[in-house]
Amino acid sequence: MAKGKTLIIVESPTKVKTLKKFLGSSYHVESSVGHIRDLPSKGFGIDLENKFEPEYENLPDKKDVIAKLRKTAKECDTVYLSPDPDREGEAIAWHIAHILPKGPKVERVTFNAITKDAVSEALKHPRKIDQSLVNAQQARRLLDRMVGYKISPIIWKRIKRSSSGGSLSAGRVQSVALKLVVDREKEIEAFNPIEYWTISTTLQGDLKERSFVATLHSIGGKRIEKELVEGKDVVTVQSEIEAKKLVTQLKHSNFKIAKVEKKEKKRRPVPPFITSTLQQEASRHYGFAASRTMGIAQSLYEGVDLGSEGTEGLITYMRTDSVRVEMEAINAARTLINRAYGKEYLPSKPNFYTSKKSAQDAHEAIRPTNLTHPPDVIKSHLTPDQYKIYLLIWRRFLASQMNPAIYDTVSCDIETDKDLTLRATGSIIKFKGFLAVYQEREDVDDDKKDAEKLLPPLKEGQTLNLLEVEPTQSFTKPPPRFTEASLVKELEKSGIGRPSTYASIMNKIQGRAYTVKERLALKPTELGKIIAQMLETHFTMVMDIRFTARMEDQLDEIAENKQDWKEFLDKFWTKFVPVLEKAEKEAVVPKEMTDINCPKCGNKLQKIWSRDKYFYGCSHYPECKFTVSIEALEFKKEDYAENFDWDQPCSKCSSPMKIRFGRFGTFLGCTRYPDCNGIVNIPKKDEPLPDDLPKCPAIGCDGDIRQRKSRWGKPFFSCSNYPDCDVIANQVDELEIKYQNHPKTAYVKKVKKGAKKTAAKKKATKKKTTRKKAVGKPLSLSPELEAIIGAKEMSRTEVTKKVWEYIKAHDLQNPDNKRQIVPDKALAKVFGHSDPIDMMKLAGILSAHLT
DNA sequence: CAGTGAGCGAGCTTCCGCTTGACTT
Repeated sequence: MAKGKTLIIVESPTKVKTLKKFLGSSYHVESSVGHIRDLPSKGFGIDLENKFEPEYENLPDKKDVIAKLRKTAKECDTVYLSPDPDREGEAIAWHIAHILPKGPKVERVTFNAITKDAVSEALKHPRKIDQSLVNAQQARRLLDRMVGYKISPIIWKRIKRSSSGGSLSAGRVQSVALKLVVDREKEIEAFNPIEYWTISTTLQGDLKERSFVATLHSIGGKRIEKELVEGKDVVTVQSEIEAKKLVTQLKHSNFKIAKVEKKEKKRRPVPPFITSTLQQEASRHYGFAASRTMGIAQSLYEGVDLGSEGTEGLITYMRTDSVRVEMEAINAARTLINRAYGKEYLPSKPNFYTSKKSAQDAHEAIRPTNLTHPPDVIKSHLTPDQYKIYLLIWRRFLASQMNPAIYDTVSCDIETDKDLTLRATGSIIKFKGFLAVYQEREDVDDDKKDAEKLLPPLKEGQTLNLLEVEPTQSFTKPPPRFTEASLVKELEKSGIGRPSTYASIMNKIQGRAYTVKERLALKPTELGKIIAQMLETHFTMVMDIRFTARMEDQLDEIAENKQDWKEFLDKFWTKFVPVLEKAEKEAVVPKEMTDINCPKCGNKLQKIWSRDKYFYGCSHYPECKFTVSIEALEFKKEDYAENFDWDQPCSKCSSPMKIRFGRFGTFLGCTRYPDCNGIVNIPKKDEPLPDDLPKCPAIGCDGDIRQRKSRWGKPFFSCSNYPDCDVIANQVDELEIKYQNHPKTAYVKKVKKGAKKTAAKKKATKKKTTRKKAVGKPLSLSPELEAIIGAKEMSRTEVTKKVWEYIKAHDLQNPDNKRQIVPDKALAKVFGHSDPIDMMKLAGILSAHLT
């Protein structure tokens, strides 16, 4: 019996809203919110005995979504499956078809634009699900499972868990990303800087003319390079002696212009944003991490409240690999360019760009959806972050439809009578074109300071006077570390990862503590290096940067039904099994032999990796069990402050103190520990200060500002006289502002209190009160939580402590791991959360849990 | 945004790609 209704299922809830606007009441529109079925998260999920049969299960999070889809489908006589028109979308359609009830006719309909015309046209051409394309997705999915779930346990077994960060893992994408970072670090470590000299002159033609700068370019017709290049006939200037000789020669030379070359150069506009380029530019302009950019873009896509005009999605979909733009949008851009900038900025025909060959093209480029909302007009409705990202997207899109910029460039060769040639180059912008709207940020590169220079009028044959010669010493530089942005770029170039995953890959390698971010640069940790090394040795094939590209070629064949997907998996698995078996037996973290003698037995010590750091152990283990930590072995009193009293007794109980090495540096601890916990930090001798950190601004304090790290790993800046001085801030520049013209700093207050011992006592009580104040108003707790904690209002720190105690007392978490406070995935799971949560969050959940 | 130390050690973890949620300071 006909119900007269049709159900359209798309991936994204945002699309549902748009579709409902122009589809009549005979249509139901629902979304799957991404995938709904997958391999189980626990266990392997592939039946190796049975031709790689996958064991799919409904995703637990999607229970409600699935129920709703089934219910709505029952009310309809036709269901159109409209996930995105790509490999993953086809698979999602196939999985949805699997969970739908029997009855309605099920067909696939795809559109890559959500406009009335595009959708109604698409609805006229329903088709069957393309099983070959689905199989290509399954092949990809299962291969990733094989790689990830077989290699990860080998790492657990051999490297154990690091005490900070989550558990360890490996995978086709994350491990190659890690390898890139590690390889780059090796290059940097192995780099030998080479000295080279550049000699620049200031020349002048007529006395009335402006002077200009020309650089020594070649000697005896041979070009000067920084260092010798194999196969190239070049010369070098690598010492001060050579440079000075050339300077002397130049001082006694005559200069004549040999050649003047004028050219007009065009610079074409850049294509509109795709996910990777948006992440790169947001990083270069604002230093945003990939995940931050994506979060902001998502909020712009989902819609912003524009006041009287209601809520509107401001940009197109932000996870895309295509630079394609709808014709309507191009026309709107052209109209706006013509009106706002004038016709000289408007090309006679629209600019079209081509996407990468590997692009799946399910969505168009990232652009503003509506050009009647210029950034400045709607600025008051946007957060500062939203404004920044929207502005970038807006300008980039407009620029992409504008005319090229035009430069006039001049290159002038100057000859001397000494067989030396100089060159002066100049360039000036003649027409700004798209640069009037958008300028792509270059990566910082000192060699490229070919700034805009205007040369005076120069004629061939003209003689010149030398005003100045200046030799400059430089050194070749190692390649820069990857940033999130440049790493994404590199991965994308190799076809590794997808727009929807770039940000999470960046978070993964950092969350697992394989890499750390220094400002924007990604630096591998020791753990990261060790894992990369182990994977490279035993899983060379998977770690090859070309592995994914080869896989994609095969997947294309499967999608075109030229290859069977299970045969593909079988071929891979057959190669993979012996590699796995070998690795399982042989994979070890190599022990490095050293030249240090064992103080116990005289044999050599080895550097051994354990848990999350190295230590030294005797190479004749187990006969000799001597071990010593790196810090203890390399410990020298000279490294610490000269006037430090090493023999001081414990200030609490007068017992002797012992040198200890902790997470926050070296300190003296009472020998009666744990009965007495007296502690004195040992200050380092002229600790290398990163970037010249200032002196402590507190009046009457002679300390230095040091960078430290909180328990949460967050860096902050504080005084080296802590705890005698309380100067502290998140940023260096805040310090001056916070403590300048602030005569009564904590330090001054405390010193005024008089005798040191009483000051110390008061400090203890005072510290608690100031800490409470420091976190703002105390938290109000729910009655349930109040019952646990025994107070209605309490500081954040105290709540954390109490909640933690409660959790331990009620066995909600194994109390073994004292340090693993936050963020803790396992702990989160106790409360049904999949992501790490901090203790504050936990307090909230705990209270909700009890109601 | 503020602390450290010791080491018989259970059982847990994980992949890549699609999508958006709920927690708060």
